[in-house]
Amino acid sequence: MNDIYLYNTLSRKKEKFIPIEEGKAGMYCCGPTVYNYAHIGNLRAYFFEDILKRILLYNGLQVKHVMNITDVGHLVSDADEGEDKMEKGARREGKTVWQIAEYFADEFMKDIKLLNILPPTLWCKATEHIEEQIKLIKCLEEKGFTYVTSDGVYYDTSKFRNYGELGRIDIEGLEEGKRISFSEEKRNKTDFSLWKFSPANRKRQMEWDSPWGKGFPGWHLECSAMSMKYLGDNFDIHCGGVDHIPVHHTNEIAQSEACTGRKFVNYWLHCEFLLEDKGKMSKSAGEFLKLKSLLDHGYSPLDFRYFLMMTHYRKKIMFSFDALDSARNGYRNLREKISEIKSKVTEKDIINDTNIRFFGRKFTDCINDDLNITEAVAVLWETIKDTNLNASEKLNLLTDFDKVLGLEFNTIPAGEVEYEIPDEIKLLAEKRKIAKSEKNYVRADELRRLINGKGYEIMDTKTGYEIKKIRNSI
RNA sequence: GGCGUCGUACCCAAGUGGCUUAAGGGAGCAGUCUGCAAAACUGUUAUGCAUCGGUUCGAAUCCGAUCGACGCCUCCA
Repeated sequence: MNDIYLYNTLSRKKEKFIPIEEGKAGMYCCGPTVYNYAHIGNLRAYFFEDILKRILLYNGLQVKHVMNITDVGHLVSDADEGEDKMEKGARREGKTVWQIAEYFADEFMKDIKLLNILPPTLWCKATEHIEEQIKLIKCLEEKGFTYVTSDGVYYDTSKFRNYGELGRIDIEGLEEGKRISFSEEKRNKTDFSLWKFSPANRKRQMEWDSPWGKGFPGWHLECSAMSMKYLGDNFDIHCGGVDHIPVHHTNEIAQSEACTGRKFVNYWLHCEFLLEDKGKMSKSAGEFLKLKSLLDHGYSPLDFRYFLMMTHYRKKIMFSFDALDSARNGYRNLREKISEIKSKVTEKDIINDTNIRFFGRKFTDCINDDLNITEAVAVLWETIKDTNLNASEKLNLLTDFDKVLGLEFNTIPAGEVEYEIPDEIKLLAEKRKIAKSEKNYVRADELRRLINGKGYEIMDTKTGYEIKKIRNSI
């Protein structure tokens, strides 16, 4: 097996990936909070995770990929009066929180399917793991990491050695922060809730009994509880967006390791943001771009997928429609080249293993170097343009590369599809051919315009002409 | 205020000490072909990697300063 190097946020270095169990990889990805649609920035993270997973698979590892659905209990703000996002979303849509959760989880799954993101091995919902979460709090309570305030059960971060190691958090610096609201009852700036009590004056739609009182789990708990349940106390990879580093993942580590006394996760991988000209894309600002918004503008999901491949996952991407246009053009050109290659494949082609191995090696070297997908795409283009490889060798390689890229090369038809051209268009083309042979170019050009107007393109060749549907997508 | 990231051609972007006097894509331009186009093919667009210093036999790559952009410190991918 080839070595895979991954950038570990814990060490801030690229490290060789050594799985806990040989030949296998356990991977947990923080999934969506299903109170609204995913925006295209959210989707970038799932795309990144997909590439990571595909690379592990490509290298022959058996991957167990777990993704959670957060369908409960994140407060809108840190302040006590905050209403949680789920309940807020439900009120906005005039539905129950359960309906909201189901609807948006479903929409999310549709989005990732459109983006050709492989589904996780296992989905898990926060509301279906309340028992596991309570058990984890009990464990922390027994070990003396918790305290109870008027609004919930809290985690005492001062008790945990190395708190904030992942984010290299300067807790002193935080004290000087201006924008942080500080609950009087919290013992430390960084303490966070494990269990929140339901407000006395209002019944929540989602609440459960617990040894400490009726309420709902804190926002970091579910990921600790569920990841350990399905992947074990110590597992290989945990990923998410960079925003999770300082709080969410930091707290997950604190909770999990305090309870088990073991190292929680070996490799932490984080994906950078997608930005707009206004700055970071966010839902709270109101309007935001969804995958559907892009489709409404006439882009295909894979245009967007290709767009995401133009930048390394640890770099910010500036989204603009100009940039998306350039990606779409690139992806269309790519498909046309592949279509052409497919039409050139013959049974007489001899497959030369040395040729194949050279490009295959190059490709693997890129992807295994911390997911250098951008350079891998360059290798893809080199392969397409290479003059020594024959069509079969190229197709062989491209099909292989697509296991990682996920650009659906398999759906691309070989060359022109004759029968898709309507008789009407064929007739016009024949008329034009006659006009041309009579050197009646005015008439010929007129007919060409007519054909164009009907959505087809005519191209002269040495022997005659070719008709092609004007591309929206091949 | 604290922490951190980044600045490579018209645009996106790889490369992080010699293999590169800088991949790949988009866009443009020129040529071949064509009645003219389109497509295709070929060539072309950074002696330079924000700026200024320094280290080194050698730097886009290391160090320092300056300027600029952005992110985090608050739920967030």
